[in-house]
Amino acid sequence: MSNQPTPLPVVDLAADAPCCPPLAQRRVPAETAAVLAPAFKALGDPVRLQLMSMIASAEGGEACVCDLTPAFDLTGPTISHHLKTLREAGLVDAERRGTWVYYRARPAILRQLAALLTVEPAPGA
Amino acid sequence: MSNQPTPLPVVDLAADAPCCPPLAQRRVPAETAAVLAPAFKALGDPVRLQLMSMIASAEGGEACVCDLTPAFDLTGPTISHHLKTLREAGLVDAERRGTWVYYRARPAILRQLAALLTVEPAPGA
DNA sequence: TCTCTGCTTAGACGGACGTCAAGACAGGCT
DNA sequence: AGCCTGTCTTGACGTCCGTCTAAGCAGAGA
Repeated sequence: MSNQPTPLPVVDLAADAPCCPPLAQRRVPAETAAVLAPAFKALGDPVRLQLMSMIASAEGGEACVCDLTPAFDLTGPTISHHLKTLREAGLVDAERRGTWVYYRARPAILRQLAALLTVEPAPGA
Repeated sequence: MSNQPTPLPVVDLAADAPCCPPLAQRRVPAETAAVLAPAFKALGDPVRLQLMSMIASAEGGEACVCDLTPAFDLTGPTISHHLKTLREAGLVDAERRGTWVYYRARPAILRQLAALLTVEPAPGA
């Protein structure tokens, strides 16, 4: 398990989906929904949303688990579980360097999700 | 219960949150995460994601339940349940006109979610 | 090699979720 | 009024989710 650079069979969302048009422009097909819904689901937890933000906004683009864990009133395994969820959703990437494990965001899928939610600039107000 | 124009005590997300900066720019505070995570969670189901898209992309900005239900291999109550979830997440608004019930999207919160997921245009490729 | 620290995995438990069948309510038509 | 159509609510059931404790694995240092 340790001889591969990417230890998990993470779904490669960013490369698979055809970089969908806005949700409000044309109806999202079932296949696209099935692929992207898990990403939204992964962001649908307050802890994971904060984790995602901490990772994406970290200096150097990566955050150490040792910095993430003490920011919550949760046990280490619970944080690890949430990080695994983000990993399996294709939102983050993990890399072990020496003692510590670093997580970094995948901007491509974030862009994809943002594009999907894009709507016309102003309603009228 | 039937003497009010808005039958449900829907959370007014769009008006409450301070229209947050991008997730990758500064760390999302716990309160913001607690408010916005349910919206992502509501979109974290393939059926609801398609429903949201069908409503948001409908002509006139609104869609009838009678048009939404036959698009899925699910029973009416199940679709109704999903629509209720979207309603309670503040993503859509419902209005009864005669026999049919029409749903319309709330662009404000969609914009808010899209803004939160916004990242720098291109990484380098 | 031994031990210590950091992170993940395994197993368990309570609660929430997705689905359905059956019943209730609202509005239109005869 | 009475019926019919369309939608929502209720109650139930099986599954998944979030959390914990306990145990396992990987690296670093003595």
